[in-house]
Amino acid sequence: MAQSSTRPPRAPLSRERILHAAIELADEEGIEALTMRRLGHRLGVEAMSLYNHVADKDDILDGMVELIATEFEVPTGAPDWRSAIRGSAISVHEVLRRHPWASSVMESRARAGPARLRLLDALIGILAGAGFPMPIVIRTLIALDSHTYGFTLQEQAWPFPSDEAPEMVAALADDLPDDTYPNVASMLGFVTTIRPGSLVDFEYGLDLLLDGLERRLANG
Amino acid sequence: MAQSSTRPPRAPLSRERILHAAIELADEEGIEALTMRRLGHRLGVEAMSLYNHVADKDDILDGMVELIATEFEVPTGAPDWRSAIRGSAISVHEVLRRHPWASSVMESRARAGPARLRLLDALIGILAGAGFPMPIVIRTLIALDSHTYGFTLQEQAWPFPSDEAPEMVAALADDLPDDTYPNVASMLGFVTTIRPGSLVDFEYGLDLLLDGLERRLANG
DNA sequence: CAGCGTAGACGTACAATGTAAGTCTGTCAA
DNA sequence: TTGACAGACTTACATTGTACGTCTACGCTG
Repeated sequence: MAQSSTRPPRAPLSRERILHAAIELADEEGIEALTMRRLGHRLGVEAMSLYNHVADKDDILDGMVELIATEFEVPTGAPDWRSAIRGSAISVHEVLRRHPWASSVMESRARAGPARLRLLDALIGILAGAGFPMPIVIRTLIALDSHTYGFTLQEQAWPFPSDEAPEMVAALADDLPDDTYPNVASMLGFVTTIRPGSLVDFEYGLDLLLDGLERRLANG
Repeated sequence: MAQSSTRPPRAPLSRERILHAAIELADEEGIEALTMRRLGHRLGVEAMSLYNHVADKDDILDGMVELIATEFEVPTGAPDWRSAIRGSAISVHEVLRRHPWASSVMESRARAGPARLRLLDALIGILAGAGFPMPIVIRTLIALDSHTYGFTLQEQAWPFPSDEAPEMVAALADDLPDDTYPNVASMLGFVTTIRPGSLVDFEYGLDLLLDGLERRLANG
């Protein structure tokens, strides 16, 4: 009975809480900061206690990806296939931007959970309904995903972290042996003259793809 | 003098040899097998000896990427901008396929070495010469890279390692709660009927992008 | 020729990681 | 009251990158 007063309130650990904490941790400090010990610490618990609720670290990563995937917007009631696809891709890109670790982790994890399947199912339905034959539907979805994930990964590896571009571009330009790469040099020169970030434009490539698709649909 | 006979032929280590061995190792056993100890072992040397020739493991990864990048084909003398860009993208994709670790490593390393700069310089020249204004040139190159790297990454994370697709697709289909994702189910059903791998088609998305580009150039 | 500086190898050691295996403890049913 | 069990903790180990110190043979200098 003496001990009952010293008992700290037992933490009600659970898979859900672990996954949410893991996402928070990865969002705030990067995916490389997500270690079992730090994750446990954040939950007021030792690392090994986590294993009572998740199988291993891979299981945590899978769970995180699945949770993130529920943020993807599944297109419903868009006026036409093009705006449905377009909106969906933009939504995925925005989610991936909110969770910078997500694109690379998702890319390395082949098996899709319910959330991704739901989106995939909707997209197949939209494209098939628009008249695309199944082989084209598949290739198209692969191409769209390539652009979405590839773009986001590039965006994150970008040397300039969003706003402070001018100085960094100038630094890059200084490093460059000018005469050897004249076109790169003039490109960097151009970049310094414009608003930072305005060139990193997800929708540009997306619209190129959609234009190409539209043309193929028109030509049968 | 008794010792001189026991002296083993001293290994002539060098940065070059280390990088080539690292690429071999990563090609054969995957990037996660590339550890300093294993790399040293392959060269008949202790791990720490490598540090006499490279700064650290990151330096090795940078060097590997740069070496791989020399395999990229720089377009010269193509009849028109479209085939030049197309050939270049295809060449990059093929190199990345030969070195499965390369796409993810390259993606995580922002600073480009001479080999990548040379290619970039040529591509800028080609697009600018074709009449694209600089902002479009930049966005276009980003979109092309997104497709190239994004596609290759997906291709590698693919559940079916190239040829033995049918069984794996069937297994996937069995796992699937059929009525919940009818479109995914019918897509999988379709996939089993065709030659494996024929849907994983880098050039499909590439041509979509190029079609879109061509149209933009025509419409000013 | 003697000696000695240095390049480049080796060996040891440490901190951080994931996780296997065992232990302790509070709660609830019988 | 007891005793089973869920779920926490503790300990321990292999693997990683790499800091730091040592050893040895080669080539230059006196």
